[in-house]
This record gives sequence, structure tokens and C-alpha cells, in this order.
Amino acid sequence: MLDKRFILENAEAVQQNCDHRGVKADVARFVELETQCRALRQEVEELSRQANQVSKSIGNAKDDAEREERKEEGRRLREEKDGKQQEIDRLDAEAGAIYRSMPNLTHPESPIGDEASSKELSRGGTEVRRFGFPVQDHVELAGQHDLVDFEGGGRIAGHGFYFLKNEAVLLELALQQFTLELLMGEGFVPTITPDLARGDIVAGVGFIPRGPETQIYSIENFDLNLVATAEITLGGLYAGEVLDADDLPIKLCGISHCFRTEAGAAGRASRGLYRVHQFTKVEMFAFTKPEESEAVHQQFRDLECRIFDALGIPYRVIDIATGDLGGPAYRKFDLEAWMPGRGEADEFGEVTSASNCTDYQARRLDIRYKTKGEKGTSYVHTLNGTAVAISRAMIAILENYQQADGTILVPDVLRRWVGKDRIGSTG
RNA sequence: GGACGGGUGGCAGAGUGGUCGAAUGCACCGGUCUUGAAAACCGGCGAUGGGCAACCAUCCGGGGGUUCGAAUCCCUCCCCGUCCGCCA
Repeated sequence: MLDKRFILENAEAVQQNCDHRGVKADVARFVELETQCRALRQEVEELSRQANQVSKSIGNAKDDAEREERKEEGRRLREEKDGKQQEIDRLDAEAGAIYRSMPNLTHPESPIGDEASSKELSRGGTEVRRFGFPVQDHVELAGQHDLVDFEGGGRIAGHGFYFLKNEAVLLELALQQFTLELLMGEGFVPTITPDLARGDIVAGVGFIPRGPETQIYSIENFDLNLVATAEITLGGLYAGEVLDADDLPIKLCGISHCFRTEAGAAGRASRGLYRVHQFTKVEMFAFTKPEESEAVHQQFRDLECRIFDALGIPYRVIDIATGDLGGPAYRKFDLEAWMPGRGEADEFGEVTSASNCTDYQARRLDIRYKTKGEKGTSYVHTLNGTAVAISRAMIAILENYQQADGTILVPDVLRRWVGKDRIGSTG
């Protein structure tokens, strides 16, 4: 959510921002409705005041007749007030629909344009490898070493589900351990979050919990949804609360399973583990003061880079263009890892994403902070970033670390937990 | 899942139809006293929206209802606690 006052005072800039982001929102209409509502609210206030006065005067009415007369007057005033209130509710519903569709403001450096305008900012420390042998993709490698059972997953839950097996299981746990250790060293509080969340939390973070285009699975007969990311649970953690400024920034990381319907994604590059309905992810999340959020956003990006540098996987960092930003994001950096199995045309695949949502989510979730000795509260800024999404990291590891003899090396930093340095036998 | 008890200002905790936005205590802020601090005493102190201000409106878990009037009565949902059941 944007600040309504800001919209009223900067309608043109807000409209331009919506246009840049490819969002159809009639800002002028919103301003008109909001202005009407404000006037009506004044009238409702005045009627409330009068009605309250009448009610208070009933106690000292001199007889029953006067009492009845004043009751009638009270009834009349409340009725008039309710009528106007309904008018407000009607206008407000229309204004609210426009309001909710407005995306966050945008960082001045974000490239303007559609997906193709996104800008590469940098490359990771690991050079793209030249293979002297035919490259296999992760599905072939996983089959060869019995690491993933797609057929089994399909049988029990449908296409897009899978069993991890053998070293893939060890790799998943190793990735979690490695990432957690690194983040805890940076002051993140580790959590394992619920995998389900109530509808209001899901919506507050910015996902649509139900309906035809939803990306979210929901539980029948319960107001519960399978989370698409721990951003939902971590962001919702302090919904409705006023945090102490001295406690900021609060940096959390959360392990959760992530469930996505991937509605409408059929046909896109989605072989194997790339686009699945369930995976595990370690997510970073921060609540900050407004002036801190840019720095924390950079930190999130740097941590993502450190993780993939440590894993020895080549990647590029992308500054996402306005047309490709989700509603809550003010600015977004993606890491795209080199996945040689994807083929010449599209060898980089998204592995992480770090967004600064400024106060957009906080306003919707009502998360504020208060500075001791100062009056009033302000909205915090929220940030989220992928530390590691296991399924995609797994693709990158399998494909980048494959050897001429068909074995797969285990990245150095994971060997402690995997307990071996190579998947498959060289003999 | 069942029974009962609860959800009120930063916290604790009164308040069961009418000057209640709400006693009291703690915390907090200002002052007196003190070399300084503590204690004691005096004063202040909820949030949001509108207004330069006086002031006004709204807010007692969420939503709905009854009433001239609701923190208070009714319905409903959510959450917390205790006990019982079930269970890894």
C-alpha cells in the first residue's frame, strides 16, 4: 500500500509509476473518489457529534414526552448518518480496488521498461566452465545417479512433485546447514517457519490466497494456505505490532517448504526441478528503519553473491526492470546462475531474488516502529531475499559440477555435511 | 476434538447499559529535593484521523446485531490459558 496522502499530492507521479510498471490504475479516478469520501466523512462526523449530544441530553429530559422526542431525534440523526456512511462505503469500495492495485514506488535507478530492459549489474567470482565433453542436464544426471524420483512424485501427488533420494537429500540438508551457518554469522536469527498461513497474512504480504489466478494452494474448509515462500510467514510475524526502534533492524532467516501452483506457467522452460510445486528454501527477511533499508538491500544481495561464490557457481546479478517488478517491490535484484544443461539459448536461470519493499508491505500488514521519547509511530521497511532455493541450487550444482566420467563433484563448502566429495563412482 | 476461563492503554489490571477513552499500580517524561543517583513528593502521560488552535470524530481481539446511547447485552469468527481426550 502507498500512503494515501502521498497519492493525493503526487497523483501524476504515481500514475507515471503505474505506467512504467505496466499496471493499469486510474489514479485520477482514485483522487476524485477519495476527495468525495473525505467530504462525506466530515458530514458523518458532524452527524455523530449531534447524535451523541442528543443521547447525552436524554438523562435530563424533564418528562417522558420530551424523552421520546429526543429519542426520535437521535434515531433520525443516526439514520441519516448510516445513509451517508453507506455512500462512503460504496465510493470507498471503488477507490479501494484502485488503491490496492497500485504498486509500490520505484527506485530511481531501476531500469524502466519490460523484462528485456532489466540490467546486468555484475558477474560472480566463478568463471563459466568450458566442458570438454557433452553436457548433461540435471534430469539426466539425477537419473544416472538415482537422485530424484519424478515418476514417484507424479504418482502420489502429480506432475511437479518429486522425491529427492540418496545424495540429493544430503545435498539439500547440506545447503541448509551451510546457508544457515553463514547467515547466523551475519546476525540473522534462524527460524523454521510454519508451512501454512492464514489468508489475511498471505494477502498482507502481497499474494492472492484464493481465486483463479492464485499461485497459492489453499486448504479446503480452513482459512489456511500453503506458503509460497517463508517471506509470507516471516513478514507476517509482526503483523499489527509496533516495534521498538532500538530493536531495528530485525534480521531473520527462515527455512520453509514452498508450495506453488504455477498456474499459467505450463509450456515455459520447466524441465525437471526448475519449476516444481514444492521445494525448500532458506529465506532472509528484515524489518528496518526507512533510512536503513537500502543498505540492508545491498547486504542481502551481497550475501546471495557470497553464497553462490562459495558454492563455486557462476552467476550474474540483474537489476530488475520496472515492468517486471512485483507489486510490493521498490527495487529487486535477481541472481541468475549458469545452468549449462539448459542449453545455449537460456543458460542462466533465476536462483535468488532480493526485494526492498520499503513501507508497502508494512502498511498493509500494519507493522510500525516507535522511537523512545518521540511521539507517534512510523511504518518499518521490509526486505526479503532468497538465501538458497534448494531445487534450483541443486540444478546449478549438478550441472556445473558434472565430470567427464559422469560423476558429480560436491562443492568444497558442502563436503562437511554431505560426507563425501563426489557423487557416483569413478571406477 | 471436548469442557471451562479469558482477550481492556507500553505492561499489569479494574470496569456488566449513560459525563468511560476508561480507576489503580508499574513503566515513561518534566519538576522539587540531592555533589550525583536512588527514594520521596508534585505535575504530565494511549492511538488514529480532521483542524493553526480551542476542539471534534473513531478506537476496549475481528465482524455483525439490539438500543436514543454498548468496553458492558445478543450472535458469530479468531486468538490465548487451564483441564481432559488423541497423538509423533
